[in-house]
Amino acid sequence: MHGKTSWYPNAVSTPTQDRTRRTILLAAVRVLSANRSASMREIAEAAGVARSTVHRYFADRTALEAAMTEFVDEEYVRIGAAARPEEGTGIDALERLATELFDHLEIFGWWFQASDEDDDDAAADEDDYVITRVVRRGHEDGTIDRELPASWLTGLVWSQLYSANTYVLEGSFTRGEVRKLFLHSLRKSVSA
Amino acid sequence: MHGKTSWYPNAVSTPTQDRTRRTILLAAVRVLSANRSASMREIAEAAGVARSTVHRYFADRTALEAAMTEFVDEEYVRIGAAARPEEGTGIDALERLATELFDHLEIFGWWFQASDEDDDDAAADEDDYVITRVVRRGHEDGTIDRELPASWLTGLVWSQLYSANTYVLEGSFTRGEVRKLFLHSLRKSVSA
DNA sequence: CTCCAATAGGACAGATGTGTCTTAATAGGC
DNA sequence: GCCTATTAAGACACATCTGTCCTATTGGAG
Repeated sequence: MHGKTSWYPNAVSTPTQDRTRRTILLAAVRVLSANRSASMREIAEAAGVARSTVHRYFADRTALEAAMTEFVDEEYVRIGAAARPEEGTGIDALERLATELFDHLEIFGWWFQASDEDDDDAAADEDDYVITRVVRRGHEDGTIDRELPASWLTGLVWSQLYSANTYVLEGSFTRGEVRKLFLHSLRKSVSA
Repeated sequence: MHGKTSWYPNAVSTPTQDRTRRTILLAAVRVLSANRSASMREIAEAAGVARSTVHRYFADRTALEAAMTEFVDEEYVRIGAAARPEEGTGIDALERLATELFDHLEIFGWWFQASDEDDDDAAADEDDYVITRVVRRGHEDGTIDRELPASWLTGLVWSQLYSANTYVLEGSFTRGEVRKLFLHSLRKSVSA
């Protein structure tokens, strides 16, 4: 009832706490990406931590899931920025961004499972500005199909990422081969 | 313990039983498509039926989910056949098929939730022959991009269907508008 | 080495879901 | 209109998950 992680108002978290917290979050992303309704016990085991420890860092399941969403959101923005979205033509930037997202897909499995009714903060129906901005730029410089709205293309990129992810997991092709297929398909569907 | 639905070996199901069974299956598809871990009570309520009745038709949750998968499989084959997949060029047939699937998306929401480890019968990693056959024909007649394997394109079609579905639910565009966007994007990404 | 922060491990009560069963009511076919 | 098939309603035991709490143990920083 006191706050989020620590027991004093505005307390500073120790390096040990940070490390444990991050370990739990990563395990939670891993486990819940595969099975939306995995139990807290399973998450704790995956993190190599006692169940009571998980509950000490995250009061209840809702808090854990909110923290996960926040965590993945931050990673997303970070990865998006690393793709230099303002550089080159719109479609080139989008391809660079898509490549970067593809190479970090483990992180985003959680979004594919999250049902959009979880977040207490109103980030649920939030627009995807990372992709949207690049697409708009492509619309303006004429490298991205103007008949396809930015919001539609956002969904298209994510759905093809999802498809690529499951295709990798299926195992018939290497990650590199799938990336090539993915980028090939994506470029064709979005280019003007 | 006696069989699937009836209490005597090879017993014939009455019209009443058929109707009730179908009602439950449809409700289950509807409810579980939205929430993979909905309770049996919720399913029964959605079907307008007592929980005990559900359990009489489907011994346990596993049996119900297996029956759902079988049901959706059959619908899929039926819808696929209705699209006349052997008519015209490969890409035209694929577009016709995609249109037909788009117009019956409520049925397939269950597949988007099913985790692939459910089916006792080995239909889990089964190939999608309905789409695959059309794609192969398109590969041969040169109307579908030969650089993209049939199995990849199968996943691509389904992921774009999923995307289109959520886009419709989002509500910014009408079903007809989304269908147009969907077909436009799909044709571009798969055509040679 | 010492001391305090952090964890493991487990007990506990409450809630919820599941599958089985029984009984009374209802509906449909003949 | 009767008789049987089918259902509704709910009790029941069992299992699982959850959140809280407590105690002994570990580990790390100074």
